[in-house]
Amino acid sequence: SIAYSALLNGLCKAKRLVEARVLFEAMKVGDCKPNLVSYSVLIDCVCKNGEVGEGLSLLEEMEREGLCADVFVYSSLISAFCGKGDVEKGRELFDEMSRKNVSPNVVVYSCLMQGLSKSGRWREASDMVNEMMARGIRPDVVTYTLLADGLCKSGRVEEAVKVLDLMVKKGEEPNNLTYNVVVNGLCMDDRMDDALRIVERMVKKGKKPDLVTYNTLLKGLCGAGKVDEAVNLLRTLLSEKFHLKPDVFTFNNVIQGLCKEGRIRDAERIHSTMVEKGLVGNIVTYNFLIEGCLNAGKLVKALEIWKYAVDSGFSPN
RNA sequence: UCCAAGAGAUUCC
Repeated sequence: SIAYSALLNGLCKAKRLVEARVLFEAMKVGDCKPNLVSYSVLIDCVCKNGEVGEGLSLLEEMEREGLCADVFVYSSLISAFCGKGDVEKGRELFDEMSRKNVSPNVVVYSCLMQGLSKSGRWREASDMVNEMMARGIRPDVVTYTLLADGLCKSGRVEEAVKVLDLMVKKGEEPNNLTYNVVVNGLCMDDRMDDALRIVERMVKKGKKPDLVTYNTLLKGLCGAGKVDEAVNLLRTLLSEKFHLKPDVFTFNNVIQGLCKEGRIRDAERIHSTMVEKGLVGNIVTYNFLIEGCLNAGKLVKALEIWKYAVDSGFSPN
């Protein structure tokens, strides 16, 4: 059953859900019955595939089979419900799990916090941190990153910046994701200078800005009307000796910035560079370009791009 | 007894 579960996990992580289900059914009729981990893997998989209802059915099924769901199973389900904005169902599962004497851990709290933050309920999310500490569960770097992100996205960037100090005081070092969250918050708040100061701070702490950091800064620069600076930064990222490879987000951010200013020719040039680099763009790329053309009154060009996108295999959304 | 499988966070319309 352990080997089967490992294989099941591989299939699930590779998004080969059909084969995963076949394997799971084979386990049921064979000698190696699905165990707790098998159910955990499959539940997580169907949930990530958007089928949370089936996740719940599998939970019932495993209980009928005499298996007790553990904190892994519950965190997959809670994460799925919270992820789609249904915090109430997440809490219900949290209570159900408590009734069954399964103790929550830091991951379960993270899932709930994310759900609360997504619904703009940052105050409840930050209460969660206190609640978990009161229960002897130590917040980790993910907890603080979620807290900072929730605060940023509720327009409380200043408090998010303070989380960086708070967590250090509590013995947790911010990592790249934590810094990126705060940099993004500051960029969205049009505070590029402060965002750059956070980047400096992360470098001082020995963390290397990664592609997400740069993508975030590019978006921030464009949003602050510094599109040319964004283009220059993109050039740096594209240089041979630079250690990171720009991705579709990188290009899209700059393309969006140029399109917003009506600089369609420049946006197209950037798009060409992207294609030369072997990146095909995605539906968002083409939406930016088409929207830019339309706003600039370039209907023919917009249709050309539409056709190009469709011919490249994209379905207009 | 030991060893092996599973869950949470950041950037684009």
